[in-house]
Amino acid sequence: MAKAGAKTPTRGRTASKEVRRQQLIESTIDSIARRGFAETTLANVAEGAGLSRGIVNFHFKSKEALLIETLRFVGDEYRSVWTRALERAGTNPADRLWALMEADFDPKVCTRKKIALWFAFYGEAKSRPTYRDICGERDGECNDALIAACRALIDEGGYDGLDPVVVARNLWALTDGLWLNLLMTPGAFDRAGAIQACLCHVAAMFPRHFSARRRPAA
Amino acid sequence: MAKAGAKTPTRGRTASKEVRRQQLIESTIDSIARRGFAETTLANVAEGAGLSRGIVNFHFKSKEALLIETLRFVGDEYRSVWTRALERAGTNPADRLWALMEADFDPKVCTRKKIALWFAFYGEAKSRPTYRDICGERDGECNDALIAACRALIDEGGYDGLDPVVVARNLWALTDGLWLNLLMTPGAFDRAGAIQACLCHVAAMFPRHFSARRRPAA
Amino acid sequence: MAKAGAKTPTRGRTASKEVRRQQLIESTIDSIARRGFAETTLANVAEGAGLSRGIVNFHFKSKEALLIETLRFVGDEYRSVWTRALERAGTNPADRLWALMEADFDPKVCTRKKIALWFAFYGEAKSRPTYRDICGERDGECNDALIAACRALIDEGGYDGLDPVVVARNLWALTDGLWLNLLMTPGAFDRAGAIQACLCHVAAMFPRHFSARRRPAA
Amino acid sequence: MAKAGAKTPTRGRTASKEVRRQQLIESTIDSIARRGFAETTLANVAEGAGLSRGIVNFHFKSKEALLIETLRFVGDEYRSVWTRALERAGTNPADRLWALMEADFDPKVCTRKKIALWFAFYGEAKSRPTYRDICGERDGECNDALIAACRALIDEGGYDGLDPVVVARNLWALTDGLWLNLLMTPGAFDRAGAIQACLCHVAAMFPRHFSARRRPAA
DNA sequence: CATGAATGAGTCTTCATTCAT
DNA sequence: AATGAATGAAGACTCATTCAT
Repeated sequence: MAKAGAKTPTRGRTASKEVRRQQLIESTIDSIARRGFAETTLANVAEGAGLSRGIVNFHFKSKEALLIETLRFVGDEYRSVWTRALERAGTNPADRLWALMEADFDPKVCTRKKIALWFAFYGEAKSRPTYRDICGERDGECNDALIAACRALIDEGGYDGLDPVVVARNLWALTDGLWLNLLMTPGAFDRAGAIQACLCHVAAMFPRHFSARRRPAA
Repeated sequence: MAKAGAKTPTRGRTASKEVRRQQLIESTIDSIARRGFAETTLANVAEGAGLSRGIVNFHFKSKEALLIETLRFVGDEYRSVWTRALERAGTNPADRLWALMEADFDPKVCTRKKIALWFAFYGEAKSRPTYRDICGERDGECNDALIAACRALIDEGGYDGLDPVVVARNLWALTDGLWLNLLMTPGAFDRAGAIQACLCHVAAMFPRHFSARRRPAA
Repeated sequence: MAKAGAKTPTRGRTASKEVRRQQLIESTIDSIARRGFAETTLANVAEGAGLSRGIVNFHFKSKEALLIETLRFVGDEYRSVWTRALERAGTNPADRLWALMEADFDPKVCTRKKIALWFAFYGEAKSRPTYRDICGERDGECNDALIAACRALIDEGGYDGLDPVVVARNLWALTDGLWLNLLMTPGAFDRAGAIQACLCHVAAMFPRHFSARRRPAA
Repeated sequence: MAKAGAKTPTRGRTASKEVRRQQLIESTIDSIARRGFAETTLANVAEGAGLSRGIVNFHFKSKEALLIETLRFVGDEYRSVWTRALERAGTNPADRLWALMEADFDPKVCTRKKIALWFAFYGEAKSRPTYRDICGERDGECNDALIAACRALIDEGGYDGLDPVVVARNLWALTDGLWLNLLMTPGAFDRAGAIQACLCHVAAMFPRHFSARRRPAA
């Protein structure tokens, strides 16, 4: 991919296998976001990609495989966003914590389309363990990073009595809840509003590091 | 007929109709929770209710109608829980706020089954406006109550600088996020843990009314 | 019926069996005429009669039985019309022939509703011999009368070379065709127009007995 | 692919699609004629064409669409028959009129199967305007030609007092009625008999151009 | 690689018929 | 005699998957 990228024909009739797969995954994302899980058919996906009917079963073992790869794709995308944010944040606990919060509202992952997609998968998660497992990986890694940041911040700031696990869970729950809110009541607020809401929360939690007006206190 | 007629002329039949509808709604809840939206068929629902195949279309106009009525049913149930909790809470703002928070984790509405159901509908909400509208009603009313409680508490406690709308949104998002967490990572924590997490949040937000160890401060 | 008529309750809760059957047959006629054969269900019929769902299977052995009785009913009605017309016509062959022609356009049998009904049955006749047989009886008797009238008229009028069977068949076909025309192109002409068209035909056939301006020549 | 491509790049597939549609239409005609409208199911049609169950909904939007296309097909076939007959007839009014009459009994359109089909559609026509409209087109064009021929013949032959519209309607009704007769009382007469019956009619109507023994008088 | 016709299992829905009341 | 809830068979339609080209 990154390797062959320079050479691969991206729109010819005989595009590389990887290109086709990616096209189909993108189309799947669009379809689930627009039509929902229930109405997403392979015909829709193929049409959305401007390709022929039977194409999906040619590039993926089954519809289920396509869905799983789609979930993996957005999961990877999400991970790359918070991973990079964390790298940029340096070593300061407050910066790291805030970087993780903000990452959730990065324009690359926080669009109504992507959110709709996530909740579509969440909706099926209980009955399809595979989905839950894939989501679980992402949650796991990211949550560990969040707990670590919280722990460091609590230690550093002397926020006695706060349990880093509980605090991290709340931060996590808050961003998930805000996502759901963005999905269900579009127009009530936006990404900036969501970030402000997060700031309100962390400012209350860590008053010596955050305030409602400032991002991570210097 | 003539004999029993005088006493309950039509109740047997009439009641039966309502009973059947309720049975089918319950079975729908079970099926969506267990099998998910996609795998829930009318045959499953009927079988789950111990009834015959064609029964659903006899009592409901269509599958979609059944789903909508199911959503309405759990919505009503949810409303009745927080409404009653609010009544019991009296007039104290902190009590009222906390009552609304706790209501979300009432055993009657906070079961994995019910949560799975809600997220199944959320998953389809973007592409099916009807679902969003029905969920919206619930959110609307309850959120108004939450905002009112927050506003009263902020005024009363002199929590200057807090925007009741933002605070309420965060509380709302927190509980939604905790629900999602309960759904996706069962075993990580339970209802009590969720309530404790909420307490952690409100204690940070309203330190003069809540503490991590006490429910609404006396 | 005629006998018990004075006594029979026609609209009570316990109307006589005959009354109910008749109600259902009338409703069937209405339904087939309005909705067509394919869309006519027992539920429609029952509703049209203002009665309950299961009523038809209570009074008729099956749906098929109801349809057959309905066909018989309109068949009998039709027969009574031409029979009476023939009685009134006396012994004059031209009068008798014309009476039979006019009977087909009697307001009692020649309505769009009834015509639609007949053609609904005709449409199914090829594949349901029973229908064809029942229609056949009517055709048989009436056609015999028509042939007899034609034969008498040909003999009497010296219309040499005319085969009464062929002539009768043409008269028969003409009225059937006009019925179909009334059904398919409503508004193009009416009962009076149809009778006039018949007159045109018989005037050409039997110029010494009919003319386009006069009914049976005196 | 590449091999055969140069010659018939897409004909195999393209033709196939048309061929299939035609197969299914033929099968539909057979089924309606044999089983009637009510008993004709898509499963029957598919089986009759030697194809699989889902095939119809693959090539036609719906059952209704298949029925309509079937009606259109026989309508077109019918039109091509009388159109060609009219061309062969030349300019002589009597020849043209007779050509139109005979066309109705052309072996290509006048089979019990086709007649049963027409009357099956007539039977549903009142309640399904689409059917009536499609039949109406056919009737309209052909009837216009018939009226024109009648008018020319009346003028030419000095048949004073005959209204071409009424005469044409009678001719039309006669052939429809004879068709119905062929359907309902098979065995009573045949195509030749029907043509003879028509001749009897036109001979009476236009004695200077037709006689019972001769086709259009020389 | 790609197409799109074909398949057939599965789902919703309708409806004639039955039956307890 | 009548009701209307319940049944279950059957039909239209959808769609994932296969496969010849």
